[in-house]
Amino acid sequence: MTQLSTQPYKGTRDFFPADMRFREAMFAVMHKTVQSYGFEQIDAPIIEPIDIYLAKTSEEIVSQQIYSFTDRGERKVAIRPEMTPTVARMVAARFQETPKPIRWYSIPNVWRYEQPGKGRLREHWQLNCDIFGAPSEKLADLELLNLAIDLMRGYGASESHFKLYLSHRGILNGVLGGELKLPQEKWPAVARIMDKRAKIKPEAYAAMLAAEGVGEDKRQELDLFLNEKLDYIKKKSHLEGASYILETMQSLEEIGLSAYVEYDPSVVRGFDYYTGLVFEVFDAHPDNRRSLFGGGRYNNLVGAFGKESTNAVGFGMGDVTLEDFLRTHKLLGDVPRKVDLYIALMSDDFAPHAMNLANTLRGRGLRVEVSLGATKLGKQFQEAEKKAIPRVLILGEDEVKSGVYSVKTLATGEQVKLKATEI
RNA sequence: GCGGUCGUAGCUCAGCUGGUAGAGCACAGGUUUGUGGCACCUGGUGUCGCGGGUUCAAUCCCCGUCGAUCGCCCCA
Repeated sequence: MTQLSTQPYKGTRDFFPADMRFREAMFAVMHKTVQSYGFEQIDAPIIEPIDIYLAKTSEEIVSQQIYSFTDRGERKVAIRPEMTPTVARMVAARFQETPKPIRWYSIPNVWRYEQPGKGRLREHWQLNCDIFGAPSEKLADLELLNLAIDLMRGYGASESHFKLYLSHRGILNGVLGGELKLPQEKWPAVARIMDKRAKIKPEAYAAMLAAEGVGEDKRQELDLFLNEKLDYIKKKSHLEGASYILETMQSLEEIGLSAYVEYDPSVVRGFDYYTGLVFEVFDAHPDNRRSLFGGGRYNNLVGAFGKESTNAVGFGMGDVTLEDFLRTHKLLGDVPRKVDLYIALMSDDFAPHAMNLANTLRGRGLRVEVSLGATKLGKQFQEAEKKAIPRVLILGEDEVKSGVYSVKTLATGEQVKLKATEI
């Protein structure tokens, strides 16, 4: 039999204690921030019937990037590539009995079969925050944008670290379909080219557009749309979403968030189910201008589950890109172990006494590690040192008899005698 | 999916134009028996990613494959 590999499956990660501490520290900010807005946590199975992705997730994801199989009962199932359809399913299931608006979040692991690269793995964890059934869609959008920015601030990031770019699906659709009079089947290709505009040469840009039926005059209109940004939609107030963006930008300024936000006409996002607001948060670092996470409004998804239709808006924030961001900007580094006291044993015979003492201290909230073998004292000190445990209690004959313990603080070398209640 | 780079002890790597391998760190033990961080001593493993080929001989050359990484495509 050949040696089994210790490597995790391609594009996935093992989480050793140090990795786990980092991940939990990231998640802790998520839980804290999101709960401070009244969001409630949910979870769901990692496997879903594949149908729930067929209708609304993008064609690309379903046909090429989904892990799917047929189970023993001939059911076609998929490992979730994203959480949104699941959340929509759960909302639809309990819609009537749940007080509106619904604010739910989750931190699921999601899977995509794709080429692993920087910031992209096959399995990652993704904070999902969604609001359903708000009386005012605009207010729900505002709160979600506020939350997205607050999350970043929760990690200590400021406007110099990231920027949130927002747009509205209706504007792009209106420009492509109305102003440029392009047939709808050309929209995705043109949107892709727009996305590349900054990276490619102007001639190449023009040539690619021409290939999609966007000639000289139409290209100039498109450039106006992309370059003039807010001024453009001020002129074209008839476009769906134009006044929405202007008003939202105004509100964001009143909330004091305008430093973090910009209107960017080229924000599109890949999912087919978006119907209104779309946004993406980018790393502001010059050599790392990558999308960190994003979201948008998807009003038609819940209705696909047959119950009542409801408005919905949400975003997903992945742990891989977030970790890159936090480490690049040194906003969150390695997280130390958190044990308060190490009890060293002079003899294994004192172990019951040690465990008893440890239980008492744990009852007071201390984290205590008891030595699991009376090796040389020096060894036990080294163990505590390596595990970054700040204090060591020495348990020998004298201590057991007197109930007064020698406790040494490793950082200072200071050693004092304490009763159990004083530790 | 395409191209570049890489894959040697637990980790980071060295190995000069092919002659079956080393360093640092880490780890374990010790420098005599109730005290760590320093220093010194001692110790071990590597099918040199995997499979095949060329060669008297391959870690080093060739092909394939798996994985990592960077760029592109795609995507978010």
